[in-house]
Amino acid sequence: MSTTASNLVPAPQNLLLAALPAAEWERAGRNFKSIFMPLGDVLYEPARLANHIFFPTTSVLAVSCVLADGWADALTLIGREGFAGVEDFLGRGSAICRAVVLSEGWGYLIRRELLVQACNQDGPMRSVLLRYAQSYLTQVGQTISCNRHHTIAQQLCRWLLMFLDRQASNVLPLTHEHIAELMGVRRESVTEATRKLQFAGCIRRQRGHIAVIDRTGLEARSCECYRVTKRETDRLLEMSRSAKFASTQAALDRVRSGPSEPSTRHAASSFA
Amino acid sequence: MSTTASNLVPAPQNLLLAALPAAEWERAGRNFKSIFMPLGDVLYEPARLANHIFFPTTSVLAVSCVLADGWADALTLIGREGFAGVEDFLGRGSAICRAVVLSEGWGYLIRRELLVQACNQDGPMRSVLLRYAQSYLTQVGQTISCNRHHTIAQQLCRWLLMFLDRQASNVLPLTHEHIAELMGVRRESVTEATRKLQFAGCIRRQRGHIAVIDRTGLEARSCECYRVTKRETDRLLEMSRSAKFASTQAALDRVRSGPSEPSTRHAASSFA
DNA sequence: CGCTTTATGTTCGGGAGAGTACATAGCAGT
DNA sequence: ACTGCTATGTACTCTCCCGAACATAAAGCG
Repeated sequence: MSTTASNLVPAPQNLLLAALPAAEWERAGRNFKSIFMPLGDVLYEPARLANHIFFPTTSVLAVSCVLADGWADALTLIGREGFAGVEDFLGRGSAICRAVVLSEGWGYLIRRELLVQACNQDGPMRSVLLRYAQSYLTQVGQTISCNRHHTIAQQLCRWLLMFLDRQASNVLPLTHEHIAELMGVRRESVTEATRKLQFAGCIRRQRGHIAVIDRTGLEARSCECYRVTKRETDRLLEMSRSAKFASTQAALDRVRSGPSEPSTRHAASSFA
Repeated sequence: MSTTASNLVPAPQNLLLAALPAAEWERAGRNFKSIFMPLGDVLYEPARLANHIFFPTTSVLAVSCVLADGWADALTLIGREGFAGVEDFLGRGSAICRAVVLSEGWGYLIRRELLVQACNQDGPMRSVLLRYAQSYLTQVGQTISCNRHHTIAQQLCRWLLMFLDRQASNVLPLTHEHIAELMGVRRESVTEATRKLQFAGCIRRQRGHIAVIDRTGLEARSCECYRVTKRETDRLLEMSRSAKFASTQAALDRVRSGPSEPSTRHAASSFA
C-alpha cells in the first residue's frame, strides 16, 4: 500500500510507466519530469520535430491529422493508458499530426533521446512502448473505417466514451465547437447529435461541458469501433502488466519495497 | 555493378533491406526466404497472429480494416518500400487488419521471432524497421482525413498513384469491384470516377485492368494526401539510405565488394 | 456458335451531412 | 442592469454518395 521512504520518485500513475518493473522505474524514472498541461496547449505540430515525449496521468490529449484547408480530424485520444509522441519515438517527428490538450492536467515529460536510449537495451521499457505503439496504430486504423461508414451520432458516442475512459470525472470539458473540430465535422452536426443524446437521457448539457449520466446508453448507441479498440487496448495493456509481474527483477523489488501500484484510483476511468 | 561471387544471397530488391549495410544483410539475410505471392492471397487476418513478416519486392499488398458488416477499408498499400506485418512486429498481431495481395509477385519472408531478434541490438535493422513503422503510421493517419473530406474521384487518383509507385508496370491489375472493396465504397461510384478519368485521358481501361497513361493528370486530380504521404515516405526512406552510407561498416564493405544496389531498376516505380 | 460468367455502364430515389444564415440563451465584465 | 461575447439551437438548400434495379459488353467455354 505505502511506498518506501527511500523511493523518492512516486510510483507513476501513467499506466505504461506503472507497468514497468520497479527497478526499471527507479533507474529511468529520474529522467521524467512531472508537469502540468493547460487546456489547449499544443504538444507538437506538423513538420515540427518534438524533442519531448509526454506520458499523461490526469490530462487527456487529442492527436489530429491536419489538412491544408484547415480541417483537422482526430486519430485517437491519449490519456494515462498511453503516451504522446509515438511518431517521434518511432522515427523523427510527424509530418501531419498535431497533439493538443483536451482536458488539462498532469503528466510526465521526458526528452526524446533519453527515452530512445532507455529503449536501446532489450527490456521491459521497449516492449511496453512498442506495444502501445501498436495499440495506437489499431486505434488510428479503426478510425478510418469509422469515419467512412458510421453516422456522426455513432462516432460522437465513440469519442465521448473514449474520453470518459481516459478521465476521472464524468463531466467532459467540451463545447460543441471543440467536438466538431475533433471529429472534422460541422458544429451544427454536433449540436444535433448531442440533442438526440440529451433527449435519450444519456447526457446532460452544461454550457461548455457535457455530463455523461448513462454510459451504457452511449455504448449502445456507439458503433462497434469503440468496443473493438477498447478490447484491443485493454489486451495490450494487460500484456504489459503481466509482463511486469513475470519479471524476476520485479519480483525481487516487490519483496524489498512492496507493491508500487498507483495509490489513488480513478473511479470513473475504465482503464483503472 | 556486379556482386562478388562470395555473396551467395543476392542484394535485396526490397528498399528497406537494401538500405541495410552489406554486413548486416550478409548476417541476417539467410533468415529471409524468397517466395512468390499469388493474387488474392491473405497474409494475415483480424485476430490471427501472423508468424511471418513479409518484405515485398515485386508484389504489392493492401492492408485493410475489416468491419463486422463486411466493409473493408484500405489503410495503405505496401510494396518494395516497406513490409507487411507492422502490427505483428510492434506487438502481437492485429485485431482488425487484413493484408491481401493486390498485385502478385515476389518478396522475402522471415519468421517473426527471427526479425524481432535481429532488432534486439541497437543497429541499422531496428532503425530502418521503426522508421518504416512511422511511415506506415503517417499513411494510415492521412487516410483518416482523406476518407472524410475528399471526394471518391480524388481518393481514386490517390490509390492509383500509390499503386503505381509500388509497381513496375503502368497497367494496374484492378477491376472496379476490387477498387471499391479497397476504398470501402460502392462499385458504381468507382465506375463513375474511372469514366471521368477516362474522358480526361488519364487512364485507358481494359477489362480487369487500368492502364495509366497520364500520371501527371492523376496527380493534378488527386487530393493533397498523395503528395503529403509520398513526401514523408520518401523522406524516411532517404534517411535509411543515407544511414547506410554513413555507416563505417557499410563503407568498409563497399571497398571490399562494390556497391550492393539492386541491379534491376523499375522504370515506372517512383520509389526507384 | 450460343451460352454463361464476369465486368462495366446507367438510372432513380433517398439520406446524411456540408454550407449558409440567423435566432436565442447563458455568462462575464463594467 | 446593460452590454457584449460565446455557446447553443433552428432552418433551408445543395451535393455527394448509398442502395437497388437493370442494361450492356467482353471474355471463357461447351
